[in-house]
Amino acid sequence: MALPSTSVPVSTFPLHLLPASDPPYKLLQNHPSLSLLSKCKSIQTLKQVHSHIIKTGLHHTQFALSKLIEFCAVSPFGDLPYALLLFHSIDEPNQVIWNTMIRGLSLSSTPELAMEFYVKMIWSGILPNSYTFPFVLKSCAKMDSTQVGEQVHGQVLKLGLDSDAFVHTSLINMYAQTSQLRNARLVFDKSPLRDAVSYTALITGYISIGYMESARELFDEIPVRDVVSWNAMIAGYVQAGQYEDALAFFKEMIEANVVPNESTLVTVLSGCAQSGSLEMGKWVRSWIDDHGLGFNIHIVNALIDMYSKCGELDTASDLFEGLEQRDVISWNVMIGGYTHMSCHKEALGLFQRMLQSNIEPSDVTFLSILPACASLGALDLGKWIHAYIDKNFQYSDNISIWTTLIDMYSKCGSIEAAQQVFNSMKHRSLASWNAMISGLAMHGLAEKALELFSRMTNERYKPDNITFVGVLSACSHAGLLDLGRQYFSSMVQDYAISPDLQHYGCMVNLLGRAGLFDEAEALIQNMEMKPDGAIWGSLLGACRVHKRVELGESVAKHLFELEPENPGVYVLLSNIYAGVGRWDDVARIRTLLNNKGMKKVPGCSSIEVDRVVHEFLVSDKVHPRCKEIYDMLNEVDTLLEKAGFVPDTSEVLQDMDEEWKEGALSHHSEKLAIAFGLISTKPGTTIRIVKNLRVCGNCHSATKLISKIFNREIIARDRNRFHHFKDGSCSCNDYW
DNA sequence: GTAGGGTTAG
Repeated sequence: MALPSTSVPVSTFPLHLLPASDPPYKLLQNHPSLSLLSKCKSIQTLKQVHSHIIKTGLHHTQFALSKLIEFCAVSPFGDLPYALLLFHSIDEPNQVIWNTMIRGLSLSSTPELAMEFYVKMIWSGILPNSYTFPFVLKSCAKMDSTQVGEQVHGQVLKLGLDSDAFVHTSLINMYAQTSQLRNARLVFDKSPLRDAVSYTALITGYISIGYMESARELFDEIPVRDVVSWNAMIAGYVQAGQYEDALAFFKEMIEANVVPNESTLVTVLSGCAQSGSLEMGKWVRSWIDDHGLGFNIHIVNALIDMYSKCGELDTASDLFEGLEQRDVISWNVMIGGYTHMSCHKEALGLFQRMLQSNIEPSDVTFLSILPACASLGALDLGKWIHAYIDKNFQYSDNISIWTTLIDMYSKCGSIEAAQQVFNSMKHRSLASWNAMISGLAMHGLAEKALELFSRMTNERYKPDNITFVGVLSACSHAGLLDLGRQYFSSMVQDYAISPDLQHYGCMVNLLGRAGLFDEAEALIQNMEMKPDGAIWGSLLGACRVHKRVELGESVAKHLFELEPENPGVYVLLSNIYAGVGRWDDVARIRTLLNNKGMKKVPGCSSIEVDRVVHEFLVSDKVHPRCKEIYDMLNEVDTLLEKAGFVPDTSEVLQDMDEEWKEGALSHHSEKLAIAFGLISTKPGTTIRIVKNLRVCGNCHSATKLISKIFNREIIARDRNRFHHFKDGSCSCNDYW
């Protein structure tokens, strides 16, 4: 923005002729250069105004300087270093300037500096006043320093400023925010100052420690409740997960004729989102539209979040696309909405659009987008994001970001990178350890996972139920039956964690695979809860391995009851029949499936090349490079045959679709993805693929050979775990 | 004679 320099009637204000003490206030207040300040939207414009102020001589006045500093230190378009520069250029800053500087610093990420200025102010002979203490107390709260806070409280009393309403509330708030609720209450009780603001400060203290009932009692005492008091209560109920109370309070508020504001609506909508109350959300929306607030970006963001969390992605997307100006939060809620509903490709697409729109992603963006990368196996994009975070968030102490990176790398097949991130972390949360242990487990690196577990307990971290899912699944992926048994009983006895379905699932899997069916069934019978499909499914899988047809049939019965719509059960049972050559039964099941109109979930494999995720279905012919892919597939089959590979047809039912006749075995989705990988990546580089189902035995054997023939490491993620194919063998040692 | 306290979304 260029300044309208000529239109400013500088000559009428010959201020530079005036002495150091400020000219009459009225004259300054209406000065055109200063009124320009309020219109500033960037630091560049501010600097222009500053030079203007120097030209007019206004910079000799403390008033103008205080206004400049205020803009730099407090406004969202400000620049704190510039404010400090200005401040240090002043010989004897007055009280207002000191207060403004302290105010700016109290808002910054370095509240310690505000305290430093407060001390310097007193040293320079200027007394703090009732404007100083709210900022100073806010800084104490931010630093979470109880000692400094109490000292400042002493100074407030010495100066007799505790009777000022603003200072009083700031004291309550300081104590409430530093977990000294008893002191907050004491300050409140001792004073006759009881307006809605001081009540609300105390109420939020109670809310922060989860005392909703005490908060409610205080709320009922407030002589005149204002909108903020209502908002605080509604937010408290939402935070406490008492969504019904929150929504009831909102209705009560409207009945009490208190007009909701932006905060109210954002909070209420967040409550609807978290509790999945679509109907209430719609009602709130109609209220918003009726009151003309449908264009407020913060409210629309909250609406988008509400709709996507309640499963109405289309409505959410319509609202999102209808926005003229989208902020980070808008983008983040929409990306998060897609991730929430497992629409990972849409989430990725939106993230790319966000970057193209030059919107700077935030930590929340990464927490939504990295799980999408993980789910799709989009390693290159994940790596790019990691580099971006390293560059822009170098000093970020956000542990959850690093934890999410560990998870992303593990699930994208790069367990080494996951370990690097884990090792580089200075501070770790329980979740970081859990992510690393589960990562090692899904890669079949049981020994390392168990090692990490003991390291974790040595470092005094307390394992939780999720840790043990990782530990037990490590045992189950490696077939470590005895160790699995030991950890299972240690979990119950040493850590007092009662096993849930996932823990039992691992144990049933271990026992079943070892052929200990009696023990597995006994375990299931002794469970406190009803076994779910995963437990029976795991047992059914074991029946296939051990060719236990009759047991398989009875297990399948449980599954038919539990998951009548799951075609996978039929497929597995038919594979059991096929395994013992009972082809009549195989055919019977196929007819059964057809009659029920059920189709097996199509196998789908994906591979990321140059940050684009390519998906393949069985016998897929839609890829633009389809011909090259099938040429490569033919070459692969020829070479496999030459190497003496004999296809195992015992799992043909996996190709129940029409294509099964054309020998679709060699056109399984994972083979298409591998063929595409072979033609589209450099020789010798690793090929990574992701499959939605378990890899079949035939493809497993074929891939082992492919890794040798083409000299490629192939890392495949299936529904359960990772397989690292290299030099003709697989990391799972054919146990999966 | 500038300014200041309590509520808000991912």
